[in-house]
Amino acid sequence: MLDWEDLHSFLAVARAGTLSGAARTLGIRQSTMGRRLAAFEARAGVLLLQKTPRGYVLTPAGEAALAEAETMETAALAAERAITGQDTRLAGEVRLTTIETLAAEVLMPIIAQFSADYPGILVKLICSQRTLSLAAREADLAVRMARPLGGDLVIRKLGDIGYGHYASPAYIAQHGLPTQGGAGHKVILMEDDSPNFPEYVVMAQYFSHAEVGLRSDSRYVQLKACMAGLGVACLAHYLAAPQGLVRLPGCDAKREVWLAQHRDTRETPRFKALSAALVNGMKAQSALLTG
Amino acid sequence: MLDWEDLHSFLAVARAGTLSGAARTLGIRQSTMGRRLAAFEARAGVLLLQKTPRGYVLTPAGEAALAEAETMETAALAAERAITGQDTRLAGEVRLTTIETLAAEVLMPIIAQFSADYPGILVKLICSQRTLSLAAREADLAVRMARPLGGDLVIRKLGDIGYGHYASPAYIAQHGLPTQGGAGHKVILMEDDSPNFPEYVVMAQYFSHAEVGLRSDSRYVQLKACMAGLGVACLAHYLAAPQGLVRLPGCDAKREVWLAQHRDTRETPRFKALSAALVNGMKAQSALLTG
DNA sequence: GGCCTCCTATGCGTAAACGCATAATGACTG
DNA sequence: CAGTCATTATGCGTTTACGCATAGGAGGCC
Repeated sequence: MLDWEDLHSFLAVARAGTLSGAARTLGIRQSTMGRRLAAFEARAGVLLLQKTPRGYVLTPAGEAALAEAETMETAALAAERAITGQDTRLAGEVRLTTIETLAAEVLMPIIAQFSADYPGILVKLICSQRTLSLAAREADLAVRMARPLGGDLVIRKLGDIGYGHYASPAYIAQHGLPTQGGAGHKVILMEDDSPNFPEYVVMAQYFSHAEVGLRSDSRYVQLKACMAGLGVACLAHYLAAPQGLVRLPGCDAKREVWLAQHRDTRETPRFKALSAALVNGMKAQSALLTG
Repeated sequence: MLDWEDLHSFLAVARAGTLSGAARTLGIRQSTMGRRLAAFEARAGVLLLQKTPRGYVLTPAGEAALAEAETMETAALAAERAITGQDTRLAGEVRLTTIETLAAEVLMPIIAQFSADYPGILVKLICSQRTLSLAAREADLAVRMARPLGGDLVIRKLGDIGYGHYASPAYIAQHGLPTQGGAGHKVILMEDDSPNFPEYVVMAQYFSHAEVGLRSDSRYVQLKACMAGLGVACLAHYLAAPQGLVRLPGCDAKREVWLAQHRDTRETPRFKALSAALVNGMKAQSALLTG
């Protein structure tokens, strides 16, 4: 019988294409990954992954094995969820993922109170650009800025986030209030125009003739830039309002905030506890959030 | 992500019910198995297997995990077969399973020639009372005394084995030739009457009034007992005839001999080679085998 | 009750596997 | 073409996990 963990390593390399990348996903070193793969192929007697200038590529034998390894992975993840779902302790770790500003400005006070109420539960707050997978157990709970779609998720709406066009008092004093078209104004945008977040769609329409003052994917950079007078930014009310920025006309965009978790872990007490705290905490702040 | 090999260990313990038994199936020590299970449960945070006086029993959490672990096992075995099926070398190991006497008397000369023809291939001849599973890769090829049933097997008929009632010349001189009913005679049987092999069904009918001289599950013990004059044995012609035993009336039972292998490995060259050698070798001996 | 067998737990020494550091290689960029 | 960044390969020291041996139960059987 083959070593199952070797199959796991093989899958990781087949996916990543490099030993280093595969090692990262499994939390081991590249040297270890290389040795495991070598040992696995030696025992299998067949070359499963061909080394090319571009990395490792599956051989026909590898293709055959890959499909089965993926089936194993699906089952392994299901097992992990099943085990977690049966963990009845009000203790342990809960991994919550969301975007940075929401985490820092809105969720932090909720989590602070929660941690005091449940000293046995350690909250890990993961801020990721990428949407982490609940099915793959990259996180236990996710606060998302849109209604989550798909499979085996349990979702609850947490509220609405209102957005507005903001600028600093100094900027307004210099440029005046913008009007439709935004001629003569500067806007602060994301690095790419591609992400069609509703608030940016609105902004692009209103400021169709404005210049670009700064581009950054970081909302905090956008906020500070706006405060520094670099231009008009499209910001969530919860982020802009406390900073004394001036709200401008032309935007009443809203986005829904949803809480998601995997169906398999919906009964897990420590997840339920945090989930409830988030629902209540968000409800209490709804005035700030909608603006 | 959990260690897949830990899931493997968990599955083995859940199946075997004991650490020792599980360790045997995985080819490791009991102490290692105990430590792995402890580490796995510590990481999982839940008790998966409850220790009882009768061994380890699944907790509800364990039940949930077991189903997924079994899915993993199925995939792991399929992967192993897929890999083996892609092994194009005419070298390596071939594990052939069958019953002891057939292996020793009939297959041995065939395999001896085969090993000379293919020095790179090592044949492992596994004689097991139990029918080993080809799907679980307990063996690569199986020579079976009945038409194999089920799933993903590729089968070929190798021939027929004839059986007869045999006794030693000395025994005949003392007891005379038996007649229908077998009154006044002694028979040599298997330890249990349960296995309803066709040749024993015939014998039980013919010798309905005979006494039992000896019981043994070993065909060689039966043969030697018969030669020693302990009674009439039901033996394959290939086993009894070369020993100068006297064939008695009342039995012309036959059993079919089949070669089986798993569909996934049917193209593997070294298996094909041995398979062909067995087919030819058995054909050449068909006169001896049918009697 | 004593004996036997099979189990689990644990201490100890070793060998295998790992992480780290470094060197070598190759691809992309300005 | 140099410089940077990523990769893989390899040597070394250490930790970890393992096998072995043994002790301590827990049935089963005469």
